[in-house]
Amino acid sequence: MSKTQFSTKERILDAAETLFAQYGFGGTSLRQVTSQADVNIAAVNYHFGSKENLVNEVFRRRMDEMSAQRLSQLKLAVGTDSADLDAILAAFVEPALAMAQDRHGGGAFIRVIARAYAEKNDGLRRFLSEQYGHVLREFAKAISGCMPGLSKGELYWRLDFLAGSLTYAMADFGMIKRPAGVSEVEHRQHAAQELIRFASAGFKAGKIN
Amino acid sequence: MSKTQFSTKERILDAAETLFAQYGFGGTSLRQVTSQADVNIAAVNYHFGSKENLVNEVFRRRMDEMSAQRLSQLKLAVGTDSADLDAILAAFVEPALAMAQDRHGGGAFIRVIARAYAEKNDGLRRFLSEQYGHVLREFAKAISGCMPGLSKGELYWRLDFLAGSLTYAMADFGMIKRPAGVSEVEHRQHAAQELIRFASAGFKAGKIN
DNA sequence: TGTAGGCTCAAACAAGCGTTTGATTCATAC
DNA sequence: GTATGAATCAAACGCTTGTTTGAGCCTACA
Repeated sequence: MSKTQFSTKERILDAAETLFAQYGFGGTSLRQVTSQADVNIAAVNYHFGSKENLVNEVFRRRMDEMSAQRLSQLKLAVGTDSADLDAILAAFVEPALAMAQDRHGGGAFIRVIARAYAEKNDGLRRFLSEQYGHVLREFAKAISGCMPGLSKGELYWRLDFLAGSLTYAMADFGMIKRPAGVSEVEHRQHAAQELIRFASAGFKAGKIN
Repeated sequence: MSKTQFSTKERILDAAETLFAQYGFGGTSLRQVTSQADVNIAAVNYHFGSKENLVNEVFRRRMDEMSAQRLSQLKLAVGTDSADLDAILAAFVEPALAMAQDRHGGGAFIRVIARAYAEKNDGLRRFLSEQYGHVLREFAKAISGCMPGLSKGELYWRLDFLAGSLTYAMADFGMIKRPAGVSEVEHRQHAAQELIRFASAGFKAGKIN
């Protein structure tokens, strides 16, 4: 069934992503992964070399796509008119949202990101910063362009707050629980919309009020 | 030296807090803890019963104090005049700040909190929610009182965003790195001030603009 | 048909984990 | 001075971890 439809490598990646999201990297054993993937334990080291490499591959698979989407949406937002902050924020938030509500395991990945920040994996954090830091820098430039009065310090602090809020909200930390009658998709869409309003006002603090 | 000045129990708690912040709960072994505390490995189970109990005690020791400070500062903020949002936010943010810059390991604790949210420890999250959920509810009530137009949904979303930003920023995730010439105390004070401005504007989104 | 080589498998490896044991130290109280 | 009980200790417990092994399967090409 699923065993014939997807390769061993893919099945391992899917299982790892789900379990990492649920129990963390250190908290997930390779035996859990291979058992859920219905695969022999030795397959991980055969296909990925080590657990650490598996973690990196889980990241690369999703993160490349999300970063590309963020950057292309950003280009659109900056290209059309000179300075719509909300559009820039949407370019940052919505690919995360889209990933979260993607079928086939994307939802788990958002929580994996949250974990990556929390587990001071160091190796992993350096990997993330080196590999995807330029994305954040692009957004900083764009926001700076549409809010000329904002000092560099303020800009970077607020980007950190945005990233924190996004991570926190998307990972279902916090007190907000999805109401019974609302689908997960609607719930996340609502979250993104609320976050953009909140952050947009936050970025403008001191400029308008 | 320190071995005579502090009890075995205290030394274990201090070492555990520091190491939990650095490597996470699962990522820290009791042998690391007892080695750093300069204590026999059996002392943990003698004084705390189990590793899980140790984790809970690390939390309780700091969290009780922080919650008490938050609530007392909130009482002051609400008592003086009817509706200063910034003062309420400060009552939420500053005890975390104070804890973070407390000598004797408090700084590590902020990162421990961040980890607690990220590691879906479930047992720990339930413990936190049951034990300290009322604090958040008090703040929700206070903010609601000073912003009558805010819907319950908006209110709780924004509280989540605030908590996310605070956790993220205080834990030194994110891109902001403390500049060389700035002390850690100044750095965190600056962070708190920036966060209050950002969140205050965020909470007012749609009300003033 | 024969033979490579990619892949999977059960089994074992050393190392590290949280926890327990039973002896020993040491201050306090009779 | 001796008995009591809390505190500490080295050592070992059973178990799980990531990783490795070597034999076997199974497809593909000659």
